[in-house]
Amino acid sequence: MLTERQVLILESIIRFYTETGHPVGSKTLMNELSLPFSSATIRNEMSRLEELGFIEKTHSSSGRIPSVKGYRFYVDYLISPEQLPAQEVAKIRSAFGPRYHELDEIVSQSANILSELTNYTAILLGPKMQENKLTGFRLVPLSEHQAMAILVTDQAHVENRTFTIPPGMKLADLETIVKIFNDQLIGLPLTEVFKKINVEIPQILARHLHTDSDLFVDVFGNIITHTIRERFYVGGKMNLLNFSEFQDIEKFKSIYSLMDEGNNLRTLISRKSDGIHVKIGQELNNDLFSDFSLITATYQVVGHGEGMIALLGPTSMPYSKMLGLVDTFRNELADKVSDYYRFLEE
Amino acid sequence: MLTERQVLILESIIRFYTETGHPVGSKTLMNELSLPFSSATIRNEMSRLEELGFIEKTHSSSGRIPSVKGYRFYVDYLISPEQLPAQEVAKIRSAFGPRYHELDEIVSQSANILSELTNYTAILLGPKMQENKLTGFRLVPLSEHQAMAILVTDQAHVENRTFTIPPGMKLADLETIVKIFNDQLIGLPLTEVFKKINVEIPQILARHLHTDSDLFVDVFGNIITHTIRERFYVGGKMNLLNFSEFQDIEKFKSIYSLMDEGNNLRTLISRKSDGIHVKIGQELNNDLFSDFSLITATYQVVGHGEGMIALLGPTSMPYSKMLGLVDTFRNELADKVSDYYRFLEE
DNA sequence: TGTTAGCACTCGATGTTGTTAAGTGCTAAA
DNA sequence: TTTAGCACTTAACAACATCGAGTGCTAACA
Repeated sequence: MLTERQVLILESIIRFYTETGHPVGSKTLMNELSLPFSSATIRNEMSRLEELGFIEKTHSSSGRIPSVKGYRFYVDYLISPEQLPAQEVAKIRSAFGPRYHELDEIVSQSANILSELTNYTAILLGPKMQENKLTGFRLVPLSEHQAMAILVTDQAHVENRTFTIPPGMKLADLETIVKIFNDQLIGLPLTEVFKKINVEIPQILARHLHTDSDLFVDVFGNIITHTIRERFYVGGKMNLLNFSEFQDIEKFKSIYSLMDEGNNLRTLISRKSDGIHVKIGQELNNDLFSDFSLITATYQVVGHGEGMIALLGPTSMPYSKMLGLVDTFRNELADKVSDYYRFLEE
Repeated sequence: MLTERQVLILESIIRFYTETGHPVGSKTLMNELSLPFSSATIRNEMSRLEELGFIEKTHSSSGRIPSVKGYRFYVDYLISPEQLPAQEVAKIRSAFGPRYHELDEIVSQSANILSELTNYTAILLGPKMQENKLTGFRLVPLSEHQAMAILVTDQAHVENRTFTIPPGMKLADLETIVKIFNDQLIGLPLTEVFKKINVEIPQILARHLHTDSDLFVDVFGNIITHTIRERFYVGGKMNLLNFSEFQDIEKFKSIYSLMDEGNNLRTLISRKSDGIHVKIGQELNNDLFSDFSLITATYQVVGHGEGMIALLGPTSMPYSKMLGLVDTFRNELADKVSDYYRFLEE
């Protein structure tokens, strides 16, 4: 195990490196942080810390930087989330609007707020939809040739799609279709709805209708797919340029397009257990992100499932501060989402 | 006026510079492009061309590059749009989907197609909405506390917004409100609707309703604003990194956020006359874009107004080819949009 | 036995210098 | 009017020296 002095030195190295970004050597450590040992002693200890894998050199005569193992130890045993100053908390609260009409607005704005607060990249996920239950389909005729299909779930999620009505289809037909959809599907979880819509529904429709009804299966199937698919909201993509080693423009582009497409983000963020987790560098299992760390946290909305927050920054981030911030933020966000639902149920 | 030989030399300089990106000198010009004059003669002519402002040096002993005036002359008098190979045209056609349900889908996908085709950044604008006439508001109750407001225009544009119904408001009230909106507003151009909604409507509502109706004025006002606002679709933002002098990361960020916000793009693109226009470097009147050129073109959709295409690339782009491409593209896009409307009116 | 001073060594960063290639303008001859 | 020739300029590049911050190791010290 590490001696107390070794821990102190490791901590100092991480502190210094996080602040300056430069590898740090024995003399600097002694002078700048006025550790009460000689540089030679520190050198010996550093040598030991390197053997143990907590720090490493960038080249044979350079100062040391923390290794993943070093950060890991630091995060797991040496720090605790820093309390956010009241003033910062107020800033978060006032960044949210007073009132939202859709859940997605809250989540997507959260991504922006969090990224601005940290200057890193924020990735947000709303409470998951898969288990929402269908409360109804609506089909609203808009003009002679247009109609809107609307899906509503028991979690107040609304999804809609405008489409063109095939010539020859009558209003009565539309009503029949909606009735069939609703009779068969209301109350089922969306995953079930999705299955049924692709298997049973087409058969039932064929029995009751003479016109071609593929279009409707398509449209409604489409809405369901859209609803079920996890939507990642990414804020501060451009912040990547601040902390990524921006020399490598190609790497930046790869990361950017990963963020932009959104669905591939699952590879990065696994929806596992509760609480706050930190993944450092290679722990992310993705070469692109070997210089990044990711803080992930869930937020609980009682009665409405849980969502996810993630913060992507450089491995050399101020973990203590960021952990505190994410923790506070998830509570604020949970409150905001609760408010939203409460207002709906009032 | 320029002599024929001077024109030939200017043209050669532009060709060479566009291909290689390097300033070009007299000897290179003579060798590489085998002009039938000696380097000394070319030197003299270049000197003259520089005096006249068509070309310039990057430093005292460097080769020459075309100036804005040089490009201007080249674009205006020396080239004509290049015919796009049939194979490329086919590529454009197949890049579009077979069938669209919303106009915005066509336009936004166009932005992607065009940017991929050129490796530049494409900016698209759909036919303008301001003169669309309102054909109806709908208010669809979704659950006890939610409703959707829908706007439909005579150009088949649909815009919608979900909102929460204030507690205590009854279904009958909603119906009254929608009736008033429709009685007052149907058939008016959206700009008119916008004005009335902010002035007369609140008064009328107050006369007929006891509950607070600000929310509805808000919601519908909001939808109108959204509909009227020009939406710029930008494709290939990341391509900026290919041709912008990517040394300057801050500049890139500025441009990116300009593109991202969208509404500021009006400063760059003026919706003026028909046809295809080229703006080169400083002609864009924006320091950020001094190394860029912008090709703008309108596309006509008979009976449904006109839209806009713009292509942003480096000043040293192959104008002839790009002009041809933009010209072809705008025809294809116009066709696609016409198809969309035709299907609706069938 | 743990701590420290001293020293030779390493390596990236930075600066200096020289060389080369591609260009220019100018002059004088064809 | 055109061209050959020449002196001059500049960016780009490579080779080289210098410097600063670091290391490991050894020997002396408390």
